[in-house]
Amino acid sequence: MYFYFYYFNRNYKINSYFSFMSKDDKFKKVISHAKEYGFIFQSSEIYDGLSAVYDYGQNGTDLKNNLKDYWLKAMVQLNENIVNIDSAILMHPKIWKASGHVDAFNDPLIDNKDSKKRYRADVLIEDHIAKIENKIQKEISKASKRFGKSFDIDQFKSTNSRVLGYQNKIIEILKSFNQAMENDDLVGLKKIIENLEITCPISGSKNWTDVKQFNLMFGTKLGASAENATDLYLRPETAQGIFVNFLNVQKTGRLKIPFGIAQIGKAFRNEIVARQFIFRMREFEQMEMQYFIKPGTQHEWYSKWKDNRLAWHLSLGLGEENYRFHDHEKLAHYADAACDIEFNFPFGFKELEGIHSRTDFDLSSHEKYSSKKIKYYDNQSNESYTPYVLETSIGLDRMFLAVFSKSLIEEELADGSKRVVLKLPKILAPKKIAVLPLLKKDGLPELSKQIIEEFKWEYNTVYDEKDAIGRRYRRQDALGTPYCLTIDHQSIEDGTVTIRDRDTMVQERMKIEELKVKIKNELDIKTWLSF
RNA sequence: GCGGGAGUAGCUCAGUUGGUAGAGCGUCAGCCUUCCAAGCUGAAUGUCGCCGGUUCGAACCCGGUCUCCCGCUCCA
Repeated sequence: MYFYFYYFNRNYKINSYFSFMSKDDKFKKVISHAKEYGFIFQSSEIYDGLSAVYDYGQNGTDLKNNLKDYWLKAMVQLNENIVNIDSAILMHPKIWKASGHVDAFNDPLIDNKDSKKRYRADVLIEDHIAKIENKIQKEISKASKRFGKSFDIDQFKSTNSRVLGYQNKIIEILKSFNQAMENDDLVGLKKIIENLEITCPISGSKNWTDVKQFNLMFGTKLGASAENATDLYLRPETAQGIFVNFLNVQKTGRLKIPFGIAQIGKAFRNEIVARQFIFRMREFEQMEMQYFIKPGTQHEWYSKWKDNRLAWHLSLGLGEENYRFHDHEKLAHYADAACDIEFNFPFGFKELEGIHSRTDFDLSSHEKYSSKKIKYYDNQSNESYTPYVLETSIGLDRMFLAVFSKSLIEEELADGSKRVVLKLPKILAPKKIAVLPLLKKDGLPELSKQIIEEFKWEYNTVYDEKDAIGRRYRRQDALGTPYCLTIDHQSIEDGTVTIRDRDTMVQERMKIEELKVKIKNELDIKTWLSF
């Protein structure tokens, strides 16, 4: 026995291959490993696939569910003032007007054929108007200098013919511009751009394509008969399902501010360009939490949730250096502060989670559009107000990609052999324990199956008796299974088995009962989530 | 959407000037084996992404199309 230990626990010198690889190579390995080991498949693959849509396979689904569970435990189970809901994907169409998505997710786009650059047609025109306004300001400041006093535009209109001309020009443009925008008149927008002789800032050319309307929301129909069907959208975010249920949840849950409503669910966006594997998909899953707070306290909560969410990420142990905050300079229509937690993906630092201070924009807007009072009565201060909202919103698929890509490691062992191992955080691994009879005879398979009975009620457990033991270890390495239990003749004699650790490859012989304690300790949620 | 690259077995890829498809790994069955891939024997798996054209004959040439990767663009 002592001989075994010496042999098993010899030190392997390990080099990680992937650190020397180019980003593209690494990313390709991630994609093919995800497919080869049943984590992610392209949707509808036998029909040539569907662009930017992916299916989760047998192991991917386990991993994804474990991620959800890890988030839910941290968010809901451990916070008595945060509850979980599951709202429908189909929602009343007015919701998307109230949320601002009908306006914000509908862009008229135009391409310059020479520079190959794409612009928002409305922005091009607005920029042009801004230029004319600049000219007016210049005239005014010139005059101000000359006369040593300040003027405003109204004083100029009547006296300065150039300013008057500019003013009239702006009014003229705005008239046709607003008309075109209201009527979704794409031809009209193109005409305005042509008439104004707007040039591409890059190429300087006026060689434009037609204006095309891009709607990022997926349309669908409610109602089986074509004539009576109502146009609906598949939700582009899950947050609105929380806002429209604010009062329902608050009242039936007897919740007092501050409190949160969490939700995991699918959302849909018709991305113009959807790429980078599961990073940007047309159908994706969000894990969101809207925290309802008293107006004026948003900055305090904003920084608290920033800290809390980063701590959650760090608890997985993927390395602090792989995360960073990115503060938004340009804020969305609803926000008064916003940042992203960015992760070091194989293709660089990109957004993983957003933390937004949404003010009372959504609840107020729904109050307006629905004509229902959406207020919270605060018994302590005896006042009624619209709560402010602090949002944390994480892309589940991005989280999956972050964990999966960072865990995939190819290392060289001391004997020169290579090992591909998925060093997933153990608590997230799709399968926790593999039970492997050293030989498939002498009663070892039978004993192995008995041991599976001991564990399968609590952990995902797999059995494998095919091929040499070393190869079976490598198979489990590729799936990220943290523990391999090897059953040998000594197991029959004294009830001990060897447990082999995925990350260190170190083996240890112990009794089943000791094993249970060890595994339970290492997968103890309290240890993982205490931060 | 534009530009570049690519698509052949589960994965990585080879396939000469057009002549009916191969390798390695993996998978499966069996043998051998008392603990870290690459021992032995055997087997399965492809409309060469899809559609059309040229040709006696197309994985290969031509056109279209779908999908993926990269850059630009977009990204509440």
